[in-house]
Amino acid sequence: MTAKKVTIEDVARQAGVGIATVSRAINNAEGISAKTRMRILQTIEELGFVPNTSAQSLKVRLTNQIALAVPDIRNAIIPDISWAVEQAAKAHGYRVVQINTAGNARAELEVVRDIKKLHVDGLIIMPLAYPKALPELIDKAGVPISVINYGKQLDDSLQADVVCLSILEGKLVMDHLQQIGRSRIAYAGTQKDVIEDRYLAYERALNRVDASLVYFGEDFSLQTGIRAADYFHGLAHMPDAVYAVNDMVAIGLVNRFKELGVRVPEDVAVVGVDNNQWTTISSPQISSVSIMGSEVARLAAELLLKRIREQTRGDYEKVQFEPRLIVRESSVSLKRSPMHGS
Amino acid sequence: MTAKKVTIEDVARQAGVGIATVSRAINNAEGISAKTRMRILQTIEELGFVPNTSAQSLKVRLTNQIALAVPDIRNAIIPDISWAVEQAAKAHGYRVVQINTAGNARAELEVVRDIKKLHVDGLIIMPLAYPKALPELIDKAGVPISVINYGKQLDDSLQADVVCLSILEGKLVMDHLQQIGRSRIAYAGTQKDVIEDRYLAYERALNRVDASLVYFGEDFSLQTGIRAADYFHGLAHMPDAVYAVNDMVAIGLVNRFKELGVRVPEDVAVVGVDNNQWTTISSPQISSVSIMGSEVARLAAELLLKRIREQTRGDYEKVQFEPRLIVRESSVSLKRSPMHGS
DNA sequence: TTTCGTTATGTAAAGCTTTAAATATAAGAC
DNA sequence: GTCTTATATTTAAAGCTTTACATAACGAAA
Repeated sequence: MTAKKVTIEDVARQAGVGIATVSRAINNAEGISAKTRMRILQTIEELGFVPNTSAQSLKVRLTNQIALAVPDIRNAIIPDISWAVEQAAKAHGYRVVQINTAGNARAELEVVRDIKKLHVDGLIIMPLAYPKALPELIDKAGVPISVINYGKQLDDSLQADVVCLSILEGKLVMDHLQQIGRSRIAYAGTQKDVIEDRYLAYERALNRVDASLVYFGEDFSLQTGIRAADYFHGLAHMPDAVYAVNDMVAIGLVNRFKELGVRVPEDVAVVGVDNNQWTTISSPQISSVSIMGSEVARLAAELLLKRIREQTRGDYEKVQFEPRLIVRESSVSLKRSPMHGS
Repeated sequence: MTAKKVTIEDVARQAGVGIATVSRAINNAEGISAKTRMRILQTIEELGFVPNTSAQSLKVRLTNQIALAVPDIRNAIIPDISWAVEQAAKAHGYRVVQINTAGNARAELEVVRDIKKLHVDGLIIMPLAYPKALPELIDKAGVPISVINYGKQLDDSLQADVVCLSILEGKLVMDHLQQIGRSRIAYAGTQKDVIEDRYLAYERALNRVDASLVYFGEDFSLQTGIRAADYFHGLAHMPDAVYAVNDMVAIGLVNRFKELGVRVPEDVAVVGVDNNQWTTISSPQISSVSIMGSEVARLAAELLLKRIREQTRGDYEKVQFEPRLIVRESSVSLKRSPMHGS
């Protein structure tokens, strides 16, 4: 009933050939006649033989698998990333196994340190915590690594190909909000150092940051957006725009504002980042910055697969994509006549 | 700079001991003095030795990893499942690698057939397509398997532990809709056989199915909901309630209805299934059935880990949880005074 | 000092495959 | 029928670890 552990030797004996011949049959190698191959495949079928992968990759160093380590699978942009990587890998005959680091420093280190245990030929990692020791571990990981960089200025010496999920999204948002005449612009995000660049762009765009207009929540979730809305609503002098660290937070904000009777975009404009599918479902629809998740992920995968194929090291690529702002209902200009007036 | 492939033998030579001793040091085995262990660990550090997992698991059959195969990672319930499995696994010192089958029959077969290549001790699979050959492959997979069953009546003879993502959710929805006085109840889903049970419950609850009130889309996405809303809106005689195969579709429906000027729940009640996080964000908030994804996933993981630990086969568990209907704004009774009247 | 019982360490086999090198077989030329 | 050459097949080594078994070291008891 079960594969009781039938080895290549059993197959060879049964089929009356040598083990090398069986191996050739398995691997579609040449130097074997069509009819013996047939016979062997038949025997394999009968005996229910399945080659032991551990033994195989003990000799052949490749596994035809790559790993993808993502921060928090509950963040709505991850699916796009993972999907794109999967497609690219499949096109090269590769399988993808996904690991969840939960944006946790320890987990990020662990996946790189233990990458060999995963039985993969390479790793695409999208770090969030960026623990100090990461570059060093990447350096001695032993397999090629691609980094999908999410809002952090990285040291150029990193021994990995790096593709950035756009580095300029913050500037785009701030420029836009100022252009449509908003002057009290708030920021809603997680701790300032988690997606550092997005917050730094906020600081840079302003002469002086009003600390009361900055809200740091615990994560990237709807909840954070909801709490931020409560917080801003409680202020003596409300902001007239909010730059949200991502769409999840933006959606939480907008929905809570609605409940509180704050009109979006008339009273407050809201802009998110990531341009996930929910931005168009929310009402009002939410302006956002497309960070080209799919393209970035695909490129990261291609670069990795290329390194695996060519077994090269050094001379690492550092790529970044041009982000695109997509203006929707949640951030209309103040000068236009508002559509949603009561 | 790189791990050039330093083996246990190099370490042994360098430390002036036998390879068995090094092995003992690595695995915290007993029968080694504290000081030699220290010395060896030091040498390992110096040389940057990392044990070859292929060679290891060629001897020891276990890898301390399990695989989780999920249908479409873009479906909003998957994250909960995956999260719960991860937690359970971690508690037992196991790592989880996730595979995306995209609900594709071929991929579902492949992951079971090739499970050995994944270098894992067991598999949790959540099939959608349920291809015919699946039970047979599960039977001879060679590692224990847990099935998370999503809306399909399964053959009891399946050689795997099965935990059902509630089997009665459809009945709950239909009972509820009829109870609040809806008589023209529509169904919006994917093809009837994909999440078979949910549709069958619809049929069972009605004397006669009006074919014009059934909409089958392509997937479980928002898009399907949007198209369904367009379809129903175009009917000469609109339904007064829609039972959506899941929350994604329900949310798509509600939002499109709003755009079309159809009032929810006054004109049409909408109920989804899965109870994902977006149901409470949508406005109106959406009634849904909690299918206990986390609990189900955790149990599936526990059962799998138990089998791995005890190396048992046969006598498989078939468990199902009690679903819970959660009534929100989208399906208020017709008799109550509507809150949202214009 | 000898002997015994423990504990620490080393040796060698086993685990299963791939592959280089050696050998056998078949086909073709003369 | 013999020789050459190309093709098919087999043998044996290598890949790296764990572990059963054998051996060595050590301290304690006699």
